[in-house]
Amino acid sequence: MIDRLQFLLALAREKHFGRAAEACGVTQPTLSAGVKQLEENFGVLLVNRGSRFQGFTPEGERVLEWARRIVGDARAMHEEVQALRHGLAGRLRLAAIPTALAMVETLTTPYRARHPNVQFTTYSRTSTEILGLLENLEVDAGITYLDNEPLGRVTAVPLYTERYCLLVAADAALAGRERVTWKEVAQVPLCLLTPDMQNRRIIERLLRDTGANPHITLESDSMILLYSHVRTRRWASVMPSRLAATLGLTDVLRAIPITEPEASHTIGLVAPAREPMTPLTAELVAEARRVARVLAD
Amino acid sequence: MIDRLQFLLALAREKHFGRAAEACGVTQPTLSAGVKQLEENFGVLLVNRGSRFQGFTPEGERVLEWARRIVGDARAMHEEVQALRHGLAGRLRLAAIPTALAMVETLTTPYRARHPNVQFTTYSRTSTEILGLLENLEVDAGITYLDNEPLGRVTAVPLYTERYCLLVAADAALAGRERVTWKEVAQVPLCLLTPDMQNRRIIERLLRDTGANPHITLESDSMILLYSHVRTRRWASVMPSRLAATLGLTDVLRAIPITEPEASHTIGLVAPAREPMTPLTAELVAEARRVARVLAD
DNA sequence: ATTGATTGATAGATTTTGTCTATTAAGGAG
DNA sequence: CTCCTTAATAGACAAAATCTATCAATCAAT
Repeated sequence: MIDRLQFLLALAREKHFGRAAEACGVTQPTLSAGVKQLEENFGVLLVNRGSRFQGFTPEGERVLEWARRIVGDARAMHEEVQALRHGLAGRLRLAAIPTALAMVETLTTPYRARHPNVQFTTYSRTSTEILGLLENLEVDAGITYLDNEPLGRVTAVPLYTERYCLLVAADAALAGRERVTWKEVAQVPLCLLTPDMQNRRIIERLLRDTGANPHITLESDSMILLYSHVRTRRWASVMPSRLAATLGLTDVLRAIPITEPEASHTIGLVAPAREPMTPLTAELVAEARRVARVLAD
Repeated sequence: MIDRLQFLLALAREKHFGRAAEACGVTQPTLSAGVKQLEENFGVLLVNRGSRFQGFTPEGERVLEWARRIVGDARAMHEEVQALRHGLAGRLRLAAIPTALAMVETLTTPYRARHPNVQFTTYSRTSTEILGLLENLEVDAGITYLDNEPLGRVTAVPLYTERYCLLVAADAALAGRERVTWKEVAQVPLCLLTPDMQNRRIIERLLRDTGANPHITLESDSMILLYSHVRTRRWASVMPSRLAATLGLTDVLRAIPITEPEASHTIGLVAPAREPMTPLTAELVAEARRVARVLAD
């Protein structure tokens, strides 16, 4: 039964019988049969199909919701029993927005100190992707914006507030300033994330709101690429202050706070709102609350 | 997987491999193998066994807790999909304390008017048994005391307040009185429920608190037996006023409120605290809230 | 101690279920 | 119209679940 429900979850995220089957490690006929068997159990069609996957029926959507819960609980049960046996152990899967990647360490380092047998996998994803991954139990927790898009059924722990600064070489035009305005920043050619990233959209919105037409000379979905460019001192960027400091960019470049308006966004940990949480996730949430106290401005 | 968890639930309530197997409709070796398979999955012994069942290990207790949840969710899922298909249909299993049996009708009658395809099974049980049945998902809801024993993880809806009166024939000694005291009642030979019932314990406590030694001439766990005796007018009893009225006893006998102290206890509907509830149970809770408004003193 | 009854584990046979490969049917795109 | 993608179907095979029968351990009563 539970494996059938997992088939259904895979189908929901892959929207394709073949790929869903592959994701489950079975062949396509097996997955088809599994779904069909669920449908026979319920006496209701769950999936609309022509010659291809066409989404779920209303009943299918409901079953899907239950499947998420039941499969999640089954995993949590397993994890909890293992924790009773060997202490906290296993793999914690995280997803973080690129601008938060550098601060994941502030969670994982103390976590690992407490629980040396826990391993981590961290994905760099957009904020909307993170919510999708959480929804489908593909990650245990995410680090993303808490105050923008609707979060859905999650537990959220605010971690820190993102404020923005302009990063320029010491010999650049604005380098001497104590603070700059978004209008001034809009005149500088910048390295930024790609437009599918919320951070980029936030910054671009702030720039455009001044009436200017910003020059995004270079964009990437990879922070390391932006970092390596900016570090040469030949490129400028706008980054969250904390991120620039963590990366050591403030040693090499001038980091000038941007005002008018003074924009800020809250970044935090989000985990599926399930009661009880898996032991690994519960411990991560606890760690996040501790870290939040340390980071508090 | 889910059927294995059901094996475990059966074992928890039967405390006996053979009977648990029978309850699940499988043979004893099958159930044994199922439990063993769970144990191999988790890599941990779940059940302590010598040559007989000796309870669960700590890990077993945890798995049991999850099993209740997961099995409950699986049933709720099924019920919900069926409700989408055929409207609300199925069987609602209730358990009520004997003194509340006569008022179950005030819930089931309007429920059935709204949802003609729902069937009912009602068990007469003690208040502690009811909590056990709820815990193990053997009933969907119970009707019992809300203000005495700890209820556990349940949703409770108060329905009415139980107040006590003395039922005697019109020619009996106290029959002319507007009210009587517990001390006076303690002198009258009574028909009451058996001592495993909370109602009996409540009444006996009130009688003994006066310093008297009450005469319980006849006791039974069956309300219908008490009813048939009391109706002859040759026996007296103490009952909740509302119950006596519902049974029509107040037409035949004098029902005299008992004071000093004026004792009262709240009776209500209890359902497992799960989110979301099964559609049938959710509707019952809604009905209970409506009925409570009507019954409100 | 010995016996009988109870309880759960084990062995082996049988049936059921699940999964795979290969193929077919149905749409959609060019 | 033809090609390509996608999911369903058929048939073979393997894995599993479950059953019957039996055994071993324990406990109680003699």
